[in-house]
Amino acid sequence: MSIAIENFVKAIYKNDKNNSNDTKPGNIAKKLGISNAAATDMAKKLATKDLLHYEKYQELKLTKKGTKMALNVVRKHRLWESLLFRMFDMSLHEIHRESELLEHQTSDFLANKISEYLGNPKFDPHGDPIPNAQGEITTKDTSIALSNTQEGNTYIISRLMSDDKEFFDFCALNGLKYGNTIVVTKQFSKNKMTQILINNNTILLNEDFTNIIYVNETN
Amino acid sequence: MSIAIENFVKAIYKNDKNNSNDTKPGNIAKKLGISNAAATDMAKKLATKDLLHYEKYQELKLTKKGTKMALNVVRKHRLWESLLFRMFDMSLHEIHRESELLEHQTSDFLANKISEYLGNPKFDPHGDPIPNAQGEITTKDTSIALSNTQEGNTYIISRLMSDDKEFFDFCALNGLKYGNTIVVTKQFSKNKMTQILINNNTILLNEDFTNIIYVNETN
DNA sequence: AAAAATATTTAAGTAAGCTTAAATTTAAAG
DNA sequence: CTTTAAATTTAAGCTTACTTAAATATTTTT
Ligand SMILES: [Mn+2]
Ligand SMILES: [Mn+2]
Ligand SMILES: [Mn+2]
Ligand SMILES: [Mn+2]
Repeated sequence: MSIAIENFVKAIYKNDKNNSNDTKPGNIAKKLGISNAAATDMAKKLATKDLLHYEKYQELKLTKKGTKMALNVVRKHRLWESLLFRMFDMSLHEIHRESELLEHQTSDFLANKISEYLGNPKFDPHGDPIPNAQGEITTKDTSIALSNTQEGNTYIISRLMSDDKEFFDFCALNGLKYGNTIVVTKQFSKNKMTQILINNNTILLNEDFTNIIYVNETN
Repeated sequence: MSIAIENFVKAIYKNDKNNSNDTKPGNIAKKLGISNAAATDMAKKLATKDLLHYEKYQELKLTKKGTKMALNVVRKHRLWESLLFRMFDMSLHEIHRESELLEHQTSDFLANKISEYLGNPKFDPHGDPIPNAQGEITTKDTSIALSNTQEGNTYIISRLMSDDKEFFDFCALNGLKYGNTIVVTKQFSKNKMTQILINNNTILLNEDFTNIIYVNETN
């Protein structure tokens, strides 16, 4: 399958997972940087290939086959991120940028070699789960968004769900890193902001950030 | 530039290097598995982009810009081959196959990271030189084809110039490997065959093979 | 040097993956 | 409930990278 198709099914898959906005052509178009018309065309074409279900004006739904393809691409993306992160001195933003391209030129054979070399990791450097060779995600995600945490509790950062360089730069600057510990010192629920303590620094995050930073409670 | 264009200029570059057949659209078409008409079309298009000189019925000649692009792709190809060969248990044929794709999705930034990690190697696992970041090949090639060697002399294998799985399988089976030592026991010049001694085995090679196995004299 | 074979070029056409503009449908506001 | 706004779809058209078939040029053979 082509790069355009792989990116398309992946975008649908990820949009579904985040249940942010509904999975209609317009939203997928926005993510991929193409026109709404192009997204509609593509959706219709992929329906004939049994990769998704398409009904006029309705949400796009991946078929089993489409989901499998998306997970296969996601697996390769996250394996590359893991490899590049371990081997070279590259930032979260950089490994994502390179992996976005490499994911489409990677045989299953090579993906398995990478996985094996890394000890078949279950998570990538962002904390995102890596599907196995069968396209299954076997880990159970117990983490919650920082926006849903309890004042006074202590948490461990489990995922930074973003592709954005500015966000990663901010995280790097403030010690917001996979595995690090934070204390939620205050929830300003009305203004949707969260105050946290990390590395002895107090910082205030708005919901743009607290919705994409995921954490786990400490036992 | 597109994958098609990168593969095209690379094919011209490599055809020139091997000075086997002349660099006309038909021969390039054969290497790329496309029609002659497609190759002519592409050649004309690349001429408008100042990547090569095109004159009807004449040989294709890369411009400086075209050569630079080809060398940039070759660099990425050979760096990937070097990395995959070192890290994973992959054969010469396998690393070539994967690198043929990865070479087109690799930023200069990542290529430099790979190079640095490997200690800026000057040769890939086939013995082919790796252009530097400026697109220059600084090493001088003193090796000669096995077909041009002297009876009775001892040589060290320096290059296996092929992409072919069967050839590599044959090499692996018979110890024909970069850096290994051989003795040329007999040259059958009339029949264009060469008898060599390697690992205490005597084997007879025809010109298909003696033209792509390169060696250096032992001091 | 002419005929035959081969290679190259031109011409016409296709599929993928886009675009913009107009038409249609759905969702939101008043 | 009606009007307005927003999203989706359709229509028409473009570029890239190919194809096959026919025309033309070059090379080889006789
Ligand atoms: Mn990523
Ligand atoms: Mn991608
Ligand atoms: Mn190679
Ligand atoms: Mn290639």
